[in-house]
Parts: sequence; structure tokens; C-alpha cells
Amino acid sequence: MSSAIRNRMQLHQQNIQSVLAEVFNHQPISRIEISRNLALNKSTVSALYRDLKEAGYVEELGEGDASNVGGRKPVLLAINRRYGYTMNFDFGYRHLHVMQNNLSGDVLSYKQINVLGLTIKQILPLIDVELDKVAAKDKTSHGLLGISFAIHGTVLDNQVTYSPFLDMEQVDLADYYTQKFQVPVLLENEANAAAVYERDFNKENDRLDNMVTISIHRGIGAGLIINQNLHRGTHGEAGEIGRSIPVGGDWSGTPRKVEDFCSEDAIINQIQTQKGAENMTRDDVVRLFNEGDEVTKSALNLFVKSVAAIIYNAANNFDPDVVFLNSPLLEELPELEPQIESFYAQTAPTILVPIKLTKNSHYATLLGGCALVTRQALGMEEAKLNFDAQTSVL
Amino acid sequence: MSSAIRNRMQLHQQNIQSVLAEVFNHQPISRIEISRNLALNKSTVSALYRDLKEAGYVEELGEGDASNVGGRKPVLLAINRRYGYTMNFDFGYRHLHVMQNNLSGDVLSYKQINVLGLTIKQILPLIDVELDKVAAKDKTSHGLLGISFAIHGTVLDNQVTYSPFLDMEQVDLADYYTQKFQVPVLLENEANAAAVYERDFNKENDRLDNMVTISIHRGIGAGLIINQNLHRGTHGEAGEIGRSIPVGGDWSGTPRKVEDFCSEDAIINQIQTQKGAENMTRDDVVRLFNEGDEVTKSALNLFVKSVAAIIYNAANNFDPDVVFLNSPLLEELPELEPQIESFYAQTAPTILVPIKLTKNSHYATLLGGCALVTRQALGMEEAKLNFDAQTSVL
DNA sequence: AGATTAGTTTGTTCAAACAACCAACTCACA
DNA sequence: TGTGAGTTGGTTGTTTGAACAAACTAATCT
Repeated sequence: MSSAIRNRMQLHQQNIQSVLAEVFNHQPISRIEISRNLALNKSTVSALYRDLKEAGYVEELGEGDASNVGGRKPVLLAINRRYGYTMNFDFGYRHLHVMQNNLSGDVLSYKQINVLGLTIKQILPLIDVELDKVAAKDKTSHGLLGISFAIHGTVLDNQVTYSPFLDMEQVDLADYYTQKFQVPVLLENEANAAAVYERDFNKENDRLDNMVTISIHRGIGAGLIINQNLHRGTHGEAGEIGRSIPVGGDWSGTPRKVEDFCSEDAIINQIQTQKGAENMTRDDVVRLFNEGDEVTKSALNLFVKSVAAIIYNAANNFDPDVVFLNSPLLEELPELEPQIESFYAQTAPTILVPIKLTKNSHYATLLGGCALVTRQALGMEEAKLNFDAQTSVL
Repeated sequence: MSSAIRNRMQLHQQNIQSVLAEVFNHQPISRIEISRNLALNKSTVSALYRDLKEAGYVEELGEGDASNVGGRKPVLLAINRRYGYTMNFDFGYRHLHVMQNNLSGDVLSYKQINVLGLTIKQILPLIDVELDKVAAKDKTSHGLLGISFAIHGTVLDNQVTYSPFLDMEQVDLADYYTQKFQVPVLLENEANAAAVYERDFNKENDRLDNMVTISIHRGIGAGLIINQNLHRGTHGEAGEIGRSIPVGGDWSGTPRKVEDFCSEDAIINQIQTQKGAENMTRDDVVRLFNEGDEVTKSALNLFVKSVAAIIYNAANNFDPDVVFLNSPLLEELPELEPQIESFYAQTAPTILVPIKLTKNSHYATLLGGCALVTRQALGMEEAKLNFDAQTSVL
């Protein structure tokens, strides 16, 4: 309520943003259509659009088709794709993922950099090199607009609070890059970023209020979209479903967490232990499964059942419109998905929440970060923006 | 975003509501203080207040104290407690709880009506009698403003979708009472109402964004306040944590639900089975525990451990500022609460979410319903309102 | 030519802001 | 103890400015 609009100046600012959001979400779009969508007078929309054009955010694309009963052709408006770009990173275990996007969320470039075994202080220079390379080639009017980092751990107020797979060694990414470039820098939990991706980049989900995105990588966590907003929790730890324990079980010793059953690490460990192997990777698991290895099949059977139970519990807790599974492993073994659905349907008594696999899970995380940092660059943190993820235009 | 303020008329309406909310939340309050709080010019506040006074929502209470450096005394404004009243019901297993509240949420009357063994169609006439009795005595200017019903089950769009303890027999409460009185009628899940109570009636929680209220009655469920809003879920089933199952366990037979371990029914059943007793009540359990009965002690020990695990899981899922326990059983056996906290602390590794017992859990549910239906009566569903729960004034 | 639609220009509207005022208080000081 | 300077609460009359409305231009169709 304290952020509510009260006077005409604030109203004006909000209306400018509403017009920008309309251009963003429905580009290419004409002024008259914006006027109808927002229930604002067409002269008002024209005036507001002028301000946006002066700021450089938008541009005219040319004329559209006239209506079939006669009348002047509309002028089509769109986001200025040459305004600037964002840089978005994902600290994977084996790879650092790097993506460059324009203001509209289009992918300008993507690459993976091998960082297996490197410390954060060895990775930092690699990031700097990528930023410099892109800056050298850049031809946009405003250049770098913002940077996002997807963290496989928990984040609070742009600080990493827990990072099980990569020691952050007191490195303050936000501070370092804000100082260096004077642009918004944003750290976000990887599952949260994936959830934002589903909300913002997926046209099918446009009307959905509540979504759970279960991210299964080395660990397991969930990103929560509640009432169209990302729910981070008071300490940035909402959706840490991997830590859940069974209720009513025996309390001898420490209780086993969900993560002990159905993270990729858990599966690999289980197979390694039974086979006496070492340093196995996801690819090894996929190969063994496809070869019909019994140990692997049994491990993945437990995995499938556990994921089904997790989905069932998440559905009971959050009651979403849909549950997404963001898992490179499932992406490579899509035949497991129907099994998960079957076990889930077996458990759930009445309401069955649809389950969907995220395709190209690496992209999802990066694009989610892009959506968040682009909002910050525009000063429109609260706006509903639909990104299109159109393929490269430059 | 579609409900965003766009033109001056809407802005004006919203500002009127903001002034009303200020009066509601800070009564008694002066115009000048509202002006400062809302960053609106004092003459603007005066004009907006005039409208509210004409509508009868507010009234002047007299003069307050002048500041100690001189100056005119402020005129203190408040909600008109004689404007009207709401009626709020809670369908308990043994009792129908009935509460009458004024526009400000003050309790005007409260009673319990024995309904053990009655069907919904036998209960309805009892409700009608209560409504008539109160209407006959009423001296407010606008009379009945709204009716709320707390349901021990799930609700979607004012319809009961699941009711394990009371067969609703196709009775449509909302339709029946809306037709009869032409006022807002509202059905809400009992745990949700309890959560709203904690948000709206508890000054300590004023600044808290995220709260989980775990309601342990015959069943077990949670009410979720996320980002200051009640999260009902897409199908009205969010927070149905009683249905959760263990992950990674054996899948022989149907998995045991949380509810099988730590609802009141579960405890009573367990004790009854072991003792060969029948028709035990909560009071019997309390008595047996206080007498030192071993079977009861062991059942409640499992209960305590299970509740601790539930709290831990809820904290991981939702990451709230605080967890409330709304449980008549714990209210009667408060010595169990430290045990729950101890087990919880044992399990949680880092962040410990504070646990609080709701006092007078029956009141909580009714007052939560009151808060929701009062908002509807005022047409201020989205406003942040702090109810004071002052004792009777009439 | 007449109908229709997109967008601009020009003047109007009206709720909030502003400025000046009145009302009523405190306190210091004679 | 009485007076006046300073302060605060609230009202009244005027100004302001962003959205609106109407009249316009532009460009299409049949």
C-alpha cells in the first residue's frame, strides 16, 4: 500500500510504464490498440508514447494492414532492439553458461565455458573476458543494461547465503560488477530463475497465477510463482524442498532428506556405491540406463517414485496450476516422465495438477535471469512482461 | 495489472479508500496525521474525509491533545462503530460458533451452540434464529453488512469442495444467505481464516510478509499468508499439508499421510485402539495425559515429534517469518510446545523460524472470517486493514 | 464520394496541490 | 496574569496539469 499511486505525477509515470508494457507484450502494436487495451484516450497514449520514444526504448517498425472496411493504416510500434543488452550467467558445475540478450529478451549469443574444478576466483576473469568481448562488438545505443547470475544455492538481498557446490570465498559479485559497470547486477537462485522463465517466456502460461518449477540438478529445489509473483521467502529459502524430511517416521539418527533420494548426486552416488565406480557423470547414468543396466534401472525407478511423491507434496502445499520439471537428466531420458505421471496419478486422489518438462533447461535459467534484470534496467520490477525469446535479429 | 489505476476517477476512489484505511488502522487519528502518512495535501484529505463522513463510515470522536509546543488541538476521527455489523460462524464438530462484530472488528457477542450429531439441514434453522435474534436487537444505521462461514474442509469460489466431517448435502450457504439478506456471504477454509486473523488482528505481525498458520483440529491444514496476501491456491487447496506423504519410502500399499500421525483424530484413534476405548474426546486425552497415562504420553510424544517435522517442512517450503500453531489440544497442554520447539531446533540446521501458539483458537477463526467479510462489505478486498479486536463498546 | 480507421492538435475538465487564511493551542517574558 | 510570538490543525479559494473530448488531418476501403 505504501507504493500505491496517489497523485497525478505518479499516475502519469505508471501510465507511461503501462504503455511500455503493452508495447513489450504485444509488439508489434499500434497506438490505437494500446489505447483500447488500457482504456486510455488515444491522444493520451500518443503523448505517453512520445516520451518513451524520446527515451529510446521504442521505435516504429512501419505500417501495418488497414482494416478491411477502409481506414488509415496503423503504425506498428515495438521495443527498440538496438537500445542495449543484458548479460546473463549460470554457474553450472561443469560449465559457466553465458547468454547475451537484447532489451526484448531475444538471444543474441550463447556459449558454455568449461569451469570444472575451477575456483570462483579463477572463474571471475573468464566472466570479465566475456563481458569485454561482447562490449567490443556492441553497436547498441546504450550498451550494457544489466547483469544476472543464477546461483545453485540460496540468495538473500543479492548475497549468496548458501552454496553447496561452489565455494564463493567471500566474493561479492553484485558489488564488484555494480562498481565496474554502474548497471543493475542481480543474483538469483537457479530454481527461481527457471520459474520466472516459465512465467515470462512461455505464452501458454500467460494466464496462470500459480506455478511450481522443480529444478533437479546436483541438488533439488523449487521455484515458486504465487499470484504471478516470484515467492523468495523471508530468508530467500522458499522452495528448498530438498531439505524436507518424512513426518511420523522413526527418529533414530538424523532423518533422511528428500535430497538424499532424488537429486542427481544422490542417484550417481547410489549407482557408484553399488558398482564400486568413481567420478560418474550424468552421461554415464544415461548410457548405463540405455544399456539396460539393472543397478541403474533400479536407482532410476526409486528416482521416478520419489519425484512423483515430491510433485504430489508440492501440489498439496502450493496448489499450483501446473508443475514444471527442470531436469537435464529427465531431458535426456524423457521416457521416465510418463512413469512419474503414472505414479503421481496413483497417489493423488482428486485434483491432478498437469506436469510439464522444461525443454532446454540451461536456457530457461538464463532467460529467467534475463527477465528479472531487464525489469530492473527498465525500472519496472513489478510489471507483467511477456518475453518472446525470438531468435537472433542482429 | 488490469486492475491498475489509470484515470483521475479511479485515483480519487483509491485515495478515498486510502483515507478510510488510515482511519481504520490508526483510529483515533487526525486529518493532519493522515495527510502526513499518505503524503497527500491536508486539504485533499479534508475533502476525501468529507465524502466518507457523508457515507457514514466514519465519525468524529472529539478533540485530542495539542502538541506540547502549541497549536490547535486535532479532531480525532474513527470508524463509525454504529454503522453496521457482520455475523461470523464456525462449523465446529461439537459446536457451532457464532460471533457478531461491528465494522471495526470489535466483538459484540459470542456464543457456542451444541450441534453434535446434527446434520447441516438441522443446523441451518439454528443459524437463522441467531441472525434474527441479533437483527431484532440491532440499533446500527445499516444493520447486517455481511456473513462469513469457516469451513473445516476446502472451499473454491464460495462452494464447499471437500468436507470430511460434516456432510453439506448440496446446501449452498452462499446462495441461500445472499438471496435472503442481499449482503456479501463468504465461505472460507478454517485454516485460511485463522491465518487472516494472525495477519489482521495481531499488531505484532504488522510488518511480516509471510506467515504459516498450522491448524490442528480433527484434521490438519495450513493457512498461508504470502507477501501479505492469503494464498488459497488455484483450486482452493493450498496448505493441505495433512495429505503429504513421505518421499523415498517403501511404496508397498498406500503411503501414510501426515494426517494419520498428528491430527487430533489420529491421536484419539491411536489411544482408543491401544486402550480398547470408544468415543474419546480431546478432554479425555488431556485428562489421561495429566494423570500420567503411559499410552497417552507415548501418543503425544509421537504427536510432538510429528508436529516438529511438519513445521520444519513448512519452513523449508514457504520460508515464512513465523509459524503459528492453532490447536485447541496444544492450548490445553501448553507444556508440549517447548518440546516441539526443541525437536524442531534439533532438525533445522540454520534458520530457525519462530513458533507461536495462537491463543483462543476459536476466536481466531471467527475473527479471520470477520476481517475477510468486512473488507467485502467495504469494497476494499485488497486493502491492508488492521483490526484491533477491542472489547465490546455497545 | 462516402464510410471507416489511425493518429494529431487544440481546448476543456476536474481532483490534487497550493497559498492564504482562520482557529486554537503553548510558552516565554514582562 | 496577561500578552504576543510561535506553532499546529483545519478550511477556503485559486492554480495546475494529466487525462479527456472534440475537431481535425491522413490514409485507406468500397
